[in-house]
Amino acid sequence: MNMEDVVIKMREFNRFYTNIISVLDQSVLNSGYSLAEARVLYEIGRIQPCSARLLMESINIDEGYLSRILNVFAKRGFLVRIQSEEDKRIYEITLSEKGILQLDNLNAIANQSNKKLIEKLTVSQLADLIKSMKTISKVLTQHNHVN
Amino acid sequence: MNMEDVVIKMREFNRFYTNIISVLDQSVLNSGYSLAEARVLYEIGRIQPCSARLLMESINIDEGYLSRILNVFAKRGFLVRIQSEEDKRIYEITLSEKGILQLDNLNAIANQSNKKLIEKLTVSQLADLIKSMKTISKVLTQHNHVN
DNA sequence: AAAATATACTTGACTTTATCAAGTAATTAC
DNA sequence: GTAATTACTTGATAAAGTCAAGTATATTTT
Repeated sequence: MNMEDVVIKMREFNRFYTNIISVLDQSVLNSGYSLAEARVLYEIGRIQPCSARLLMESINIDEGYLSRILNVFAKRGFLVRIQSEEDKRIYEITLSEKGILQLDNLNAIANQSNKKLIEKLTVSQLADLIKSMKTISKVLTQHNHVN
Repeated sequence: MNMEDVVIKMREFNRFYTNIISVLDQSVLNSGYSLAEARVLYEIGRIQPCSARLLMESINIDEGYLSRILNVFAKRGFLVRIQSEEDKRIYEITLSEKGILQLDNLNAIANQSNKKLIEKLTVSQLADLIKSMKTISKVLTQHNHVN
């Protein structure tokens, strides 16, 4: 199989998986968060305690846009921003109890919608799926720096 | 491996592959089309001759939004819309020479950026990649109707 | 065949999402 | 101590997407 064929099949998969992802995204969107907000909330939870700067390094998001999202979250009481002692330009961000709850909620929704896509699969299909996902990640990570 | 673990690994892959897709999308966006426009152009080429209605059935897009995109394409001379004889509400859409050229161009760009992600892979890695993509498509198509 | 309903497409008004660049305050480099 | 850099904010605006009303044609109902 030559490169052309591989590319064609890859693009076909990309279209397919874009649809999968958009189905999954839908359930998040229905829960009242924009995708950007969901990603930010998720990342805060992951790299907490963090700063706007750190978030920007792990998410591809505009500085100003992020700033506004963080403001919304702060106003809704999802996070606490404490001005750093060492560097007063930086605000240390942590999730509040309420924020953790929201994140848990969002994760539950995402888990649920993922689960729905695979709940009817057999054990061996699940194994194939995970194995394939791992293979793709491994192969595409090798020479690129996507993460 | 239980369902919880599978879901976690699946979400991990989703995040990874979302990044891959956004890298690929970037090259399309840089070529001056919005993703919606690119999808529409691609779909017209695929199901040509078509109508707005047919496009809406294969793309998930707002009716008004699509109408405007088609107007832009018509103004730029990418497509020809001929009012159907049998049903004057319908406009039969086909790509013009210029439209075909634009689509070819867009495809070349997409092919190129896909190729870039896999050009350093060995033959066996390419085989693994394609096989994995096929497996995922097959497994996730089975019980769902994403396409 | 007239009236009501449905379909294909368009348009205007609007919301949401995202970007850009200028501005403020603090820190670091020279 | 001045200049340059960094972290974050804000205002203005652009781009993307949605909603519903409007026009024209077609179909169904009576």
